[in-house]
Amino acid sequence: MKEYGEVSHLVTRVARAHWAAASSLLQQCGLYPGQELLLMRLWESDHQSQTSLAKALRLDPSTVTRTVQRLEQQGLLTRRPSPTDRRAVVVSLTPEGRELRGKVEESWAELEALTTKGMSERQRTETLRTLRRIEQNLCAAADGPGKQA
Amino acid sequence: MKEYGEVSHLVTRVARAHWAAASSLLQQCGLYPGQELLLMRLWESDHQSQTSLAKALRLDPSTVTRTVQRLEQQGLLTRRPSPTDRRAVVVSLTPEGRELRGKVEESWAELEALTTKGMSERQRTETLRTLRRIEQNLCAAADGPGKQA
DNA sequence: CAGTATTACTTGGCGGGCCACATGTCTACG
DNA sequence: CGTAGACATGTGGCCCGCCAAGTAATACTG
Repeated sequence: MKEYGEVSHLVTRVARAHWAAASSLLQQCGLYPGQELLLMRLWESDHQSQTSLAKALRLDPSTVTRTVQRLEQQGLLTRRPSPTDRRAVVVSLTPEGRELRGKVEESWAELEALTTKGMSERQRTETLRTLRRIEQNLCAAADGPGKQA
Repeated sequence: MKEYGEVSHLVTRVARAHWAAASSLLQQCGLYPGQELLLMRLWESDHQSQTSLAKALRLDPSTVTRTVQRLEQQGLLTRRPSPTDRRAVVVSLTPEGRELRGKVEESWAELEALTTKGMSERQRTETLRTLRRIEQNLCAAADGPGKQA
């Protein structure tokens, strides 16, 4: 074998290429990759705390704080103190944020089409299985290094 | 279908998980993900210009500049003006940089093992094919939007 | 040989992510 | 009731990557 870590190398390259593609497509929505994921969570269920967003997206809370701040500056969402928990912040969509949904979903559809271009339905399913497998492998090591049954 | 862009979502998550895993493993070498790729190029062939590194790694030249600066500060490589082209800089490994190779290869082997854990040789090959396919799809769109045959 | 591209590299700016640390709030327990 | 420990956020610091703009040097052309 001429190379070490072939899969890892590819994962790295695919990640960057995918990011670049997302970046380019999302530009039309005025977003950067990552921001749309947060918005998607809100479209799925509005009025969430940053913590729940962080958990859903598996992101560091500080990352959510900053992304939310930026989206707020763009007028896509609002941050209000939670009435029941004065530590927490409730993140809610603004009309603008809600309106962006269509555009973003279009961009993501394009991104998906681009990513899976030329794949048969069977190949696509196989791809999903493969990626899930890798994700599980990596998360298993990160989350429970030997723990839980 | 309950989700849009399933493959894209997975690519994103896999990318972050893989980055995190690499980060953790590379910590033993005192490196951050990305830096090891540059060193690998040098181990493969020392004394390169930043431009050739950037091309090989498909990175923005400015990214290479900064990564090289950091690796230089760590004493892993040196930057000397090229004798033949006064614009260019020749990046060369220091003994420390060369010595690090073993450790990094170990870490990458671990990373690869982690990523492909539990896969049969056949599955691994299939995974490589899938990832290459995605990479090509994405790069084709980025590089030549309709150009070259 | 002068003049205009081209190329190599820097720096500044912007984002995504992460970690560590500080702050204000619950919550649970004695 | 009071206090220790868990929790939700915010900040500063770092790194990776990108883009845009700027500088210096080389290559190409008339």
